[in-house]
Amino acid sequence: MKTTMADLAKHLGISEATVSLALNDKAGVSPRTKKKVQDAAKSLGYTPNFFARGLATQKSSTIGLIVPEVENPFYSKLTQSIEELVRASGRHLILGFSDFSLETEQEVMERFANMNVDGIMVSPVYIRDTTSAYRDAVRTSKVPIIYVGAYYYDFPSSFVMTNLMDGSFSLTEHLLSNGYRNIVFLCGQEGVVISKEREIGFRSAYAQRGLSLETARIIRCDKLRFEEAFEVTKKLLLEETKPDAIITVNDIMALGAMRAVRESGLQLPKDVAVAGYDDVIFSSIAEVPLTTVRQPVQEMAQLSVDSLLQLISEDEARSPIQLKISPQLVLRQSTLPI
Amino acid sequence: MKTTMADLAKHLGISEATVSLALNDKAGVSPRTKKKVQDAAKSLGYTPNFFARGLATQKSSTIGLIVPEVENPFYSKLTQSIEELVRASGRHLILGFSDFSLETEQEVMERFANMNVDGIMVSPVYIRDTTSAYRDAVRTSKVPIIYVGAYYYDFPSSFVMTNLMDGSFSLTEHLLSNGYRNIVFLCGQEGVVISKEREIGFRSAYAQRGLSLETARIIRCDKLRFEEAFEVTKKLLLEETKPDAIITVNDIMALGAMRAVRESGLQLPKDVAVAGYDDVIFSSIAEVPLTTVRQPVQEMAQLSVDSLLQLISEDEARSPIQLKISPQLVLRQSTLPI
DNA sequence: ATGAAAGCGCTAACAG
DNA sequence: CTGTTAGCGCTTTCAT
Repeated sequence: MKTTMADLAKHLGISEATVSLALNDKAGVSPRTKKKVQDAAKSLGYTPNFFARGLATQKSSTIGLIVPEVENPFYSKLTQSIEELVRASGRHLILGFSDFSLETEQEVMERFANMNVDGIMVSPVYIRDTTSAYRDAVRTSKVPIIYVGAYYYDFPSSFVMTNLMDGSFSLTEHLLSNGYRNIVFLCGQEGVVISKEREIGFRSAYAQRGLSLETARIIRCDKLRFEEAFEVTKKLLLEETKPDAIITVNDIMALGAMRAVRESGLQLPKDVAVAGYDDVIFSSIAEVPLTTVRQPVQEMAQLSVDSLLQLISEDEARSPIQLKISPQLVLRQSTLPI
Repeated sequence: MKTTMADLAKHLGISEATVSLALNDKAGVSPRTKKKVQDAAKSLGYTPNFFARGLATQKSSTIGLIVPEVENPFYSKLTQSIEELVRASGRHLILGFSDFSLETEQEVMERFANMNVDGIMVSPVYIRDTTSAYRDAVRTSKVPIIYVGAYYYDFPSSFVMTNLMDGSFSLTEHLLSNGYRNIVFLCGQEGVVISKEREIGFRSAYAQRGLSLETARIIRCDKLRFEEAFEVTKKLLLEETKPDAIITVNDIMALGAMRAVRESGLQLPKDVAVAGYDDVIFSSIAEVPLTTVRQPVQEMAQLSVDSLLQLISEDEARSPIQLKISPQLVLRQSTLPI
């Protein structure tokens, strides 16, 4: 069996309470006994029992992060950055995957809540409307929640994200000003958080130039992943009126579209341009470096962790923290002037 | 305060023990009370307290996974795959990062052990020798540990990995047979697990052809990451006897080398070829698709989870499970015949 | 400065 | 089938 505090106390002939105080470096113990206890702990290989401590203190010094998945480098970089910041704050990060399911997201949230995490960060799933069960869970949650990268429209919450509308607008405007006209926008289902704002940006860029936008030029995907973008683009390129440019909702999809362009024997960007969103590291090393909109992940991580810690330290309910930071257009070879 | 079992018991006028049995769907409760309890639980919004349960049962239905980081897509894909399998086995995955530090790896292992995880999977850090403290921790661990992707040489353990030597051998042989002679191998520090075997493969390919190998052609890197490979390659290409091919220990480094080649104004693979190891998804969409050695991550995940579950179910100590699976050479444009 | 004792929420014998 | 009781290992008043 593992060494417990009781073992230590017995071994040293002192009380368990004193051992606890000594080990946690609290006041009320003489330096001598403190040292004695700590030495004994080391030599007997004592390590605190996570459950016992959690049960007694009702807290875990842990922050929960929920992301849809971690294969998309945007999420892995976000995860990585957040982990470092959380660790630096003296807490542990515990990671959960929602797997793009709102229900799973809620399950994980509840699991985290039962672990008495200090706070929860969630990067939302690509869904249009939350369920009332979900909203109830969030509303009645005792632990602070902050959304990162996007948020849900149908209830108020704290969030940190880039201004997706702006990013999308400037990207679209960039293409239009470069002479592209027949642009296809590969986005998510209507109302999906990260799609909707970007779609507005897309539309306004057209509107501002007084150009009309064929509605068919907005194609909705379910999974916002490499494969689906690849498939959709392949089909697209077989149509009679091929697009001259393709914009996607994230870089991974852009890379998928790019692959499809190549496999269709077309030149990029001569025959068709491609642009993405996120600026994940692989975008710069793609066969044709990708024009995209940078989400400053590091900064988003920093702001969201800071905000969450703030929400945690303020005991009382307060108005939500809502931060939108400016994205940055990154021009590369995948969208040269026509 | 959150609803507890005591609340439920009081509310229903029955004992806490019965509530526990009912909620856990155990035998010894009448269907009627069981239903009653479960309904009450739902309506009062009861959720079990993770700590209390963990403390009482001494188990957590959790598996711990430790990876160095998650930005390298090899690790993120591994993490993703393992998570799905673990979830399918009815347990939770808890993830920890070693951040390439053996000490951190050990800390996380101990944290997991204190959480009474059912088992631990670890993808080792790039280090030559483990410390005796580390080995002690592993040896005395009550919870089964399995290494994934590599293992440590200096003590016996269970592991699942690809045959790195074979992979490296066939990759090198491929280059030699294509006419490349001045090959540089970017590997890790001497004795580092994932480097050593690959170095042996590299050397034997030369040996088999009776070619001698200038020792200078093996360059040791500390961080096996994009940036370092980039820097090292840049310098390399300024030397008088430029290499005609560069092999790296993983794909991320290969992509870094590739970028350096491009920025040096050289043609790839005409002036210098590049090959990697892992076959992460981005290797196929790189500016020049990368020749590499595929590690079947899915299969490794499956085998390692299966093996771990097996170690868990067998109460008694048994001889370690050690699986080496065959890697597969993937030829792409980054290493065309000279 | 130290110890005694209660309790965190749940499970697991053991009685009844 | 249900209730009683005793912990799991730690923290935390409150005495001493």
